[in-house]
Amino acid sequence: MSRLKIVVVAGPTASGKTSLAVELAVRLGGEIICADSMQIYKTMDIATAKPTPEEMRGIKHYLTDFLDPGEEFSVADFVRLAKEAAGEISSKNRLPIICGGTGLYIDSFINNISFEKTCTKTGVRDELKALADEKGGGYLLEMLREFDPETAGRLHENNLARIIRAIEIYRETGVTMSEQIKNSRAAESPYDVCYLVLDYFDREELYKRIDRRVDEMVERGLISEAERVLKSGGLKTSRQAIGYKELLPYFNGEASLESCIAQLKQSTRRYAKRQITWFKRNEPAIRLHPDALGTFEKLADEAEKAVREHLDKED
RNA sequence: GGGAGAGUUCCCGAGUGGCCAAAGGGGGCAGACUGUAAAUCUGUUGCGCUUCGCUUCGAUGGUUCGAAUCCAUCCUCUCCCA
Repeated sequence: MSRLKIVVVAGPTASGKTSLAVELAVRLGGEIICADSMQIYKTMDIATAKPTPEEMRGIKHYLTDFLDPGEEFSVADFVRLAKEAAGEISSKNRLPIICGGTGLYIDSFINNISFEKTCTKTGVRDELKALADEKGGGYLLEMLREFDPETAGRLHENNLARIIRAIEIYRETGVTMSEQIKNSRAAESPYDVCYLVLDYFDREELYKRIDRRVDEMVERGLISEAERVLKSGGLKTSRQAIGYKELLPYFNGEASLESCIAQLKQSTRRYAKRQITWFKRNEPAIRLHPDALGTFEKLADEAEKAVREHLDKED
């Protein structure tokens, strides 16, 4: 059985993924699946740099702007929904193009990671958190080591979130995290992926783009959007978005707007750095260097060429 | 003009004779990542031939076995009185 050909456009924030993905969709007859943990949320438009109707140029986008900020969302949801979307797109004989910066989502999807046997949202989490506050992360880590030494061995005692999750999985399902990881990879991936990564040679150049983009966000009304979103309350996964929490000191009268905006730029740069690290590990990826290529046309040509070669190749 | 104080590594900032290449934080760099992932966490950050050597704490000179720390002069900055 031949695998479904899909394209991934990944890269750090502000690298130009959106416009490249749209251009490829236009040239190759594709539709776009957003792999972005924050663009999924409604009303969070400016801060997440969600593609505007103009930017979409009539290309259909999936998994963006559909969820209330009060809703939880997870990788598992993403993989399930992205699978559906990819199926729908290919049933129309169009090319699915995954575009986004959430590496975990992208990789889980293209590797067809199965999350079915695991759980979420249990009371165990709060209980373990309380225990950690009392006895420290090292204590929890030792607890974990008793039934899953493999996972305990690769976690640091300070990484409470991960330790708690590992214990939670076992408590709730009787399957250890290391077993679960093996199980999750059991199914073959049905995708034949052309993985494009936008990779700036010049880090400074990317950081400048980030600074510029944050300034543009402010001009477009980031502050009032932030006020609105924060006021709506009940944020879950969405509360982690960069762009609102950094402005809180300003709203609380504890810091100047300028300093908050500077902090926002900082957070965004650090985020970009983490994304760069993530995408580095995808060795089969084709790296495109926007700063070396010079113009968007050249970048798009290069990307199109890579994708066409991939599409022509027999699977 | 008189008085008080401050200058420390990329930045902030601790250090008041040896345990100081110098706490801590920030930033940078590198890394990890399986249901919070725009999150969470780790390592590293003067130079070198790296179990040792060299250069650094505004500048110069001095005291001392030994100075970021003490003294003198100078430079810069802040504050108070004029």
